[in-house]
Amino acid sequence: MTGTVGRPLRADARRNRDKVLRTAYEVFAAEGLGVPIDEIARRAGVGAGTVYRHFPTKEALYQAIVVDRVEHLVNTARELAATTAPGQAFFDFFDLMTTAGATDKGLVEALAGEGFDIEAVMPRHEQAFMDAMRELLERAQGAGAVRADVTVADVKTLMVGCQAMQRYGGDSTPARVLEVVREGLRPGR
Amino acid sequence: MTGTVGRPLRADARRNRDKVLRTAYEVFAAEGLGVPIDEIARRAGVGAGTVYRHFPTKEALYQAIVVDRVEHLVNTARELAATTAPGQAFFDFFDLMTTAGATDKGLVEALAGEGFDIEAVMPRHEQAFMDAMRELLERAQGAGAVRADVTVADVKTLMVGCQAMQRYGGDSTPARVLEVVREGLRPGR
DNA sequence: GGCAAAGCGGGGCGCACGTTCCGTATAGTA
DNA sequence: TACTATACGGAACGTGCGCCCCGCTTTGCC
Repeated sequence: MTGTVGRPLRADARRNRDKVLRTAYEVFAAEGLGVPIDEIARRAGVGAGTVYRHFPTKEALYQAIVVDRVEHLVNTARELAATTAPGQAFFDFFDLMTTAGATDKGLVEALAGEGFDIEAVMPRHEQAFMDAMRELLERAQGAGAVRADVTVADVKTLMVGCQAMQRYGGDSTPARVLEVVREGLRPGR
Repeated sequence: MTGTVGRPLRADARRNRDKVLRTAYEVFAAEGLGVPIDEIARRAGVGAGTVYRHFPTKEALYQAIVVDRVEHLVNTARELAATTAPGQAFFDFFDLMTTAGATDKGLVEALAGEGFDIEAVMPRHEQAFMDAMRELLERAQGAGAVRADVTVADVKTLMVGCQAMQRYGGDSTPARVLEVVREGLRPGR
């Protein structure tokens, strides 16, 4: 995934890299991309220098995380497309994505382009993601479970919006709010 | 509006205050709350010190702007409630709010709590806003134009989400995306 | 066990930004 | 016009954070 292999890492190096990655994942998910590197290093029990040895820049760190996360999502989408009824598969994935928004602040910020430009940095993954979603969408539309006029881009935008709703929350009922959007995606009366 | 009167400002002070306020409004709307004070001062053609004399803190500056904006919105909501058919009034206001999201990045960030906590800082305005929206919503629900089970808080959350969609955009068609949400707000088939 | 090579930690540098200070300029008044 | 309260501008300060450097430790091989 991270491409460059070079030479196998020393045991302690590998351990530290993993600790940093795991910690960063949790921290970014919980508090967003704004958390300082020093803080992540501290929580991972390593020095800041160690973080920078493994990830040349802060951006590289959360890229590694987001790429991983997106790959997961793409796989899930493909599985759903292969194993589940069209409408069901589409809406299951939709829920999955919006739920991710409630849980993973870092991912939301990344998807919304707050921290970096996904398409510029990992066009392949962005592409794979869109393709997987296209398949789900077109199957669902073919089965009459989703209005025929929405595009993949529309769906992605709706997902980002729903993630914002989840995260923003307020006094509203998440389930009902999402229900409204899902209802809107169904074919007209 | 800003309450404290004290003693009338000197002519040049009044002029500068206005310049700062106007500039800040434009800059925050276009680029969000992250723009440095020095930059706003520069564009307004004043020194940073001048900004701080009129607004003791950066937060105070965009509070002044957001309060103003929210008051406008509340007035509009009341007018719509008084002059327009229930369903029409509700959806007109909904469009207005989401459009505001496309135009005014600062407002969105403020509403989403990025820059500060609205409810803590201007509970009166927040309250007025919710009340005005409640009136629109209940009228629309009474007329059968909106599903009966959504609450004001739900609507507010949906608005924030739609603003995010507008701003995030991507390759999607804004009109269609909003259409989906509006459709979801209508009573079930 | 000894010895490079690889890796570690955390102090420090540079920069950006919010905020303050103060010497200078200007409006308003007599 | 002279005088003073008021306001101005921008240099300067403190803080937070990304990132680099370098003396010390650990690992893995002989």
